Amino acid sequence: MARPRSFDPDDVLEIARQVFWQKGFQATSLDEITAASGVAKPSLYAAFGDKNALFLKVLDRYHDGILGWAERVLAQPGPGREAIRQWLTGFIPYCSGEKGQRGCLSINSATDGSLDQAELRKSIERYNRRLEELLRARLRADRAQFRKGFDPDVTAHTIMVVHAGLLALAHQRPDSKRVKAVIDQVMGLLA
Amino acid sequence: MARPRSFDPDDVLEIARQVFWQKGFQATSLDEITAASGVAKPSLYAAFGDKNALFLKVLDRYHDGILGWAERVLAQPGPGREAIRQWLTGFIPYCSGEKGQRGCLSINSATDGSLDQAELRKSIERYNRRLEELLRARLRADRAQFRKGFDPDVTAHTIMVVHAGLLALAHQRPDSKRVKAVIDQVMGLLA
DNA sequence: CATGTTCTGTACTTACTAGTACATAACGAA
DNA sequence: TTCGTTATGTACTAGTAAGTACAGAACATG
Repeated sequence: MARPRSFDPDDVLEIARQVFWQKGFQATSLDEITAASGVAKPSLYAAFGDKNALFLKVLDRYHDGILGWAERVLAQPGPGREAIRQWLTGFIPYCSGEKGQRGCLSINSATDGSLDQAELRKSIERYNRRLEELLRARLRADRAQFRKGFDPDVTAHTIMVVHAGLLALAHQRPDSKRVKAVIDQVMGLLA
Repeated sequence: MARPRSFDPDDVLEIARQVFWQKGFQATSLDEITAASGVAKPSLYAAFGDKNALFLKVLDRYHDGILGWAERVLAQPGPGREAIRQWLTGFIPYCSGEKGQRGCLSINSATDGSLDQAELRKSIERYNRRLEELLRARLRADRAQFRKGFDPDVTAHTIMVVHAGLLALAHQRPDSKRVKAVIDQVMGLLA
């Protein structure tokens, strides 16, 4: 029919994610994405729309990756307590050391003053809601394993807060031991 | 000796703080600060240095305000548990509702890819260290009020994480009741 | 091979913004 | 009043980045 695309859109989204994650939305120019991906601007515009739309696609892809992983970890058999601990522990590499410096793409972009706030907030809110639902569902299902009066809904939200806090402080590249100590202490709420 | 300044530098820093906090560092142009403050660019440069330096002064002023308040609240007599609860509770207006949308200037700026990272990180790190020291000092002093095996150092850090998490999620303008519920639950770690 | 269609790359336009040159205004001192 | 000094405001420079026009390339189909 016509000339085929010379690149895989998903590859480009992956590369764009790395650049956006490292430098932030505003500080990343489309020329940098072109340089990193080898795809020229008109092709980017044709495939993804403008810079905002491209970023939202990158962000949704990022969210989907984390959600997919959370679904797998939180669905595992055994005590819910251990599933949640494993989920939190899995973030340690992203919350500490050199890799932690970039923080969380989702949290970072929430502060970006030049993104289209309406669409962005919807995307982030959907992500957070889904994540919290996964936690809540597991805590409710395993309710019997916890102490009397245990509130799965509040606890799910508290875990979300701790999770966000660890990623927000990740920019300081804390020692992974400190991150682990916090997780261990917070796990005390699940008893 | 010479022509006196026609503005109070501290007033300008206060106005600049509002603008930076609302829009973020990159998305705020010096022209906007000029418009908001009535002070022209050459005067801003003469008084504060370039945009980075101006922002760092604004940020340090922001930090000092929060630290001063924390010192007062955390120094109050009575059980340490209540001092810390009051400190956390004091953040609720900044973590919820309309006002919460802007989040925390310090956390927001940590993700800004065009700020001078070296100086910025130093400033934020100093702030976080000082804040955590205040918490830790109070928890250590009131150690006897807590259960056996209570670890004031880890707990201070956990509270910092929760605090950062609440402010990171503030952009979604959560209901203040949810914020309060999280604080109440986390206070369970102080027993 | 011809044709219609869609993609690609170069080069451009447009807009914005950090930072500054320069002429002038406002002060204190003599 | 005059002079030296420092602040102010206008107007400019220079650089960067988002978005696009357009000519040509690469495919499928007939």
